[in-house]
Amino acid sequence: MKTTRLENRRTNPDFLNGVPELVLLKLLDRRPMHGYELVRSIKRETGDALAFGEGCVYPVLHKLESQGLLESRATTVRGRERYVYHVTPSGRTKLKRSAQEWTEIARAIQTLLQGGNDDTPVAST
Amino acid sequence: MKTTRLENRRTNPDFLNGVPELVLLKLLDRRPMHGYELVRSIKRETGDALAFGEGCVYPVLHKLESQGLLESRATTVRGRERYVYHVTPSGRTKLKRSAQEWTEIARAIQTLLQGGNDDTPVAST
DNA sequence: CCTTATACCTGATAGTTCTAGGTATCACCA
DNA sequence: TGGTGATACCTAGAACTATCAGGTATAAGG
Repeated sequence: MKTTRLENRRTNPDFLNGVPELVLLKLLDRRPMHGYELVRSIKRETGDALAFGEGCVYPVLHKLESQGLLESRATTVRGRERYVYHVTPSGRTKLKRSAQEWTEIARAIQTLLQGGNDDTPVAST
Repeated sequence: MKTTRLENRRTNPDFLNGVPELVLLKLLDRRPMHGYELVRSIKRETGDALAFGEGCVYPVLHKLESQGLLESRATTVRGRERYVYHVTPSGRTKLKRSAQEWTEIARAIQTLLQGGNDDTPVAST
């Protein structure tokens, strides 16, 4: 349970990894869903750019719930159990922060990638 | 050595993780550098948005060299050894492909994040 | 001579994601 | 009645990354 403070982090946040977490939070913030539905939703909504399997989605759901960022309601539809997850207030806070950090990092990388070979006279050592 | 074909991949590429690899290739494509210089360069050029330590950079450099994507030249400056890395032609090819995939994924995520709560009537099962 | 900065490197650990399984219910069809 | 496929959930094990925390060695400055 790393204390992820923006100020005193000396390392990169989890955003190079934590993309599934971010995506789940965002999709569930749009509308509550159950796990199986999420798996298909991710593929559909990203045009197959992202495809997280069940083995990725379910553990993340459980982790987020245990952290109080998600809550689930068990419903039984046609004999099948469904756990419909929705974002809690603190989950929404987390989502906002995460989305912002992701955007920041993505922009930094994008800027790097777009810059051609530079001839900026860097006073190297 | 997974065969990372765009067509028949059923999973996500390494880009959720392989950011250091991408960044190193890009920076070295701009101008050859040695490892220690890279570490500082990443922080500086991304405005501290990214900060990969030596423990991350050196292994990646070695991996990329062993894959023929980088080559190094040993030089001795003021008694200190330096291994200056530069990108090979196949490294440049890899860089282009990687950068493109990253952009694609980043755009997909960004689109997700920007979309507000949607009311699209999804004919849910 | 001792500390700091440069420059390189690695081992152990922690964390994430993927693969590949597993269970159970229902709908459909023969 | 029995089989198959879709739905819906779950987990263990493996693989991979990146970090942390160390290590070596040279040169410069006090």
